[in-house]
Amino acid sequence: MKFSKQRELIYNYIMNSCEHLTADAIYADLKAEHPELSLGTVYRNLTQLSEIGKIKKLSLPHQVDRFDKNLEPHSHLICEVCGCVNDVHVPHTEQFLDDASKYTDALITSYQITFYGVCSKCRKDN
Amino acid sequence: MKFSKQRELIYNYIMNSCEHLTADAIYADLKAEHPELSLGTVYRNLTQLSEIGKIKKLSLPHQVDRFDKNLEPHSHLICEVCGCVNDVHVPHTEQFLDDASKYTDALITSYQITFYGVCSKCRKDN
DNA sequence: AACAATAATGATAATCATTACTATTATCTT
DNA sequence: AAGATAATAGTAATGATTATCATTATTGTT
Repeated sequence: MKFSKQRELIYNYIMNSCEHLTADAIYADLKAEHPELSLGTVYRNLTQLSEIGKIKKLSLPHQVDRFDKNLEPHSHLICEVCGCVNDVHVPHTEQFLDDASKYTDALITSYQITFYGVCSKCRKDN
Repeated sequence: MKFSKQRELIYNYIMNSCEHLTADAIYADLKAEHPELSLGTVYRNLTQLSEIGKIKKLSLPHQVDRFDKNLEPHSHLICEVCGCVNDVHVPHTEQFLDDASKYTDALITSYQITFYGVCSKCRKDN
């Protein structure tokens, strides 16, 4: 993999953001400063960065893909009011995997928990 | 909502199947016997049937929507070998919601757990 | 520093699941 | 049977993402 200033740009942008950004949001924001930037380049680099483990691709049900700088295993909550995605640091334990394995003949290697509800910001605004 | 023989057809097809069917699979199969059937009709009816609670729409990350006759709350396992989706009847408890709520300021109202691994069929074929 | 090898880019087209549109047809109500 | 309305088939549109490809940038080598 060769260095590219676009990749650097995209990576830094994610690292300096606190949100779970979509490819399109990253593109729109960077495009302002770098009009030559292409959406395909954003997608390509996000995929590459997640493949080498520098960021994490976040695929939630019925959601556009998001990208996370937080590499720790954790869960997410989708706010049903504003649509935002928040981290929920429920401890991801071996125990949970073992427990779940009791209920199936399949071999479980990983899991993803998606929570739905109302984010703390929307709770306050009420 | 008016009766329609197409909706009846689609509903019965799901009820007589054991799999987690996609709209396209349902369409392809029914099309053979009912060449006039339209894919749009299949989608429309699947959505309607899930809206009135007769079936459940299953949205898993990076998966085409599937439709489930099983209305009980339960989880799913995606087989990373054959791609199939299996039920995993991990008990969905209030306790789990309460536990998870400790780790966030958000109000959690529901959750979805997706397991990844190897289905029992693929385990045997090894 | 020039050069060749190759990876990355921007622009655009293609894909795929799903939804929207619309004229026609089926169902329901009286 | 007639009018009202919901559903249909067929097709077009949408939106996120990936693929294509000619051009440009980066790198390792003389």
